[in-house]
Amino acid sequence: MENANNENLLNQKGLKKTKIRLALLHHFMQLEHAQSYSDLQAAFVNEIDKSTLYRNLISFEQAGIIHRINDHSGTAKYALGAAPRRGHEHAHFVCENCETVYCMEDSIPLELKLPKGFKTNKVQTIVKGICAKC
Amino acid sequence: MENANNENLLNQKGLKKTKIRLALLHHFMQLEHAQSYSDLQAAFVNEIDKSTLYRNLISFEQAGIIHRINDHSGTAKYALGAAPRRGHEHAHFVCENCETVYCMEDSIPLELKLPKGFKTNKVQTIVKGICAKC
DNA sequence: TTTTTAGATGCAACCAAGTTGCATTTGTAT
DNA sequence: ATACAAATGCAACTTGGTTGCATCTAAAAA
Repeated sequence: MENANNENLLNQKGLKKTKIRLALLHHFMQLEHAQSYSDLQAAFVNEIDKSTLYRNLISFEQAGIIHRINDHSGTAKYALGAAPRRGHEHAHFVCENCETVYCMEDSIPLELKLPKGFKTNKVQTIVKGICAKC
Repeated sequence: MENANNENLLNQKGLKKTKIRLALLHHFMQLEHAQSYSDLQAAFVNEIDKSTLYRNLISFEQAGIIHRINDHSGTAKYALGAAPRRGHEHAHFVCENCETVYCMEDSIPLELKLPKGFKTNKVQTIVKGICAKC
């Protein structure tokens, strides 16, 4: 049943439903927090090629299935859900202990004073601290 | 006179005042916005070795002369000034047109609702938009 | 001023993240 | 069943950044 949902999702987005994509999507569905490339590579050892994985992350991101998070670690992470739109940005929480990245659901009420001539387009916030599990 | 200031700064921080460090410091002093490694490499072509430049960026950062900025481009940038302390974080503005990174002086008044068990330590904000020059 | 030495530099080799070109395979429409 | 576009795997490459080691230099001690 959820399998059917996955397939529909890929269809809707105009993506071919390959074994790899279904596995990847299923994997994301099961996880509550963001995954780095190396997390994913580890989860699919010798199952998915490097370039295939990167290309699928790009496809999924463009399709709005996942969004890319930059948590200041230097490497990107990915989590389920489309990229937040203007006014609906959500913060990302990075645990300083276990390095897990969570998406915070509440949108951030943000008022920023910018110098003259600067126009805000989007606001991205990283919160660092200790998560509930640590 | 400003040269003397630079030398004093390096002395104060316990760093030897080498030609390279003085040049690098002078360079940062002249700039109003953040520099990536490749910006700096380009500014000092064949003058500073890769590892020397990276090591000096680390030294300067540890000494509180510059601070590192992650603007979600995937590569670090550096700007004059110590890293902001808790409660005094400043936002960084990234121009979507020219990619220039600016430090916004005002500290951000930030109230975040986090789920139970999560403890905030620091907040880092990137604002994307169009800068005054573009 | 010369000597000493800790720290700074340059070089080469290395690692990880991410990208690209190309031949092959697979999903899907006909 | 076939044909085409899109997806995959492989290898080679680029870029950002780090490390070990020999050499050099700033600055303190003699």
